Amino acid sequence: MDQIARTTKDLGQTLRAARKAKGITQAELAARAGVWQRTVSNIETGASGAKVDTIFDLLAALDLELRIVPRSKMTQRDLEDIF
Amino acid sequence: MDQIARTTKDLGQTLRAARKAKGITQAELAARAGVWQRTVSNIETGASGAKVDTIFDLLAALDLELRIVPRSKMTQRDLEDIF
DNA sequence: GGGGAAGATGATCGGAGGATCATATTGAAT
DNA sequence: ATTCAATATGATCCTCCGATCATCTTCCCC
Repeated sequence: MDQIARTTKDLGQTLRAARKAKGITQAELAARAGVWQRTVSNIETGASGAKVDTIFDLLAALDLELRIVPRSKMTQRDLEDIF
Repeated sequence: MDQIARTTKDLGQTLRAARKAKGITQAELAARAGVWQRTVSNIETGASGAKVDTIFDLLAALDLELRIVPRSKMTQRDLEDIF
């Protein structure tokens, strides 16, 4: 199931899910990415319009990458909302 | 052909390609996204570690979205470099 | 080669994020 | 319920982006 992000909030949720899937803590992810636990928390909570570089650092530490794709007409969530 | 981004430079190049594919100028994209031509130029050139919110604004204006996926072992470019 | 549109870039300013200290609060495990 | 780890958050400082003015350079077209 692909994770789609159109907002910082989406991105934060996705990052959190990915981190938990790997079974590591915010502090550990922060250490790997070279940022602060505070920053990871902020981003996961969607509180901040973070900097792109920071996001890429986190993605790399999680072995993730971005694919830029055309917007799908229907997202998984749309479907879930309907049915 | 999917566009993969692991760095701000990748992202800038992808955004520029997408914009040109739509045949619009930086100024027009900027207007649609509610930012400045200066900002679009900065991001496309990869000069700035832009803010995530700005990126999402541009993506929306280009009808694009992000998919967060596991890193592929081999990227398209890797293959091109080999063959 | 001349001309005009498109993109790059200089400078200043204000706002907001990340670094960095800290503590509070939540959540899970026993 | 107690406890300890994990996460959220307060406060300050500094840096850097985006906003906003501008001009300069590039490039394409005739």
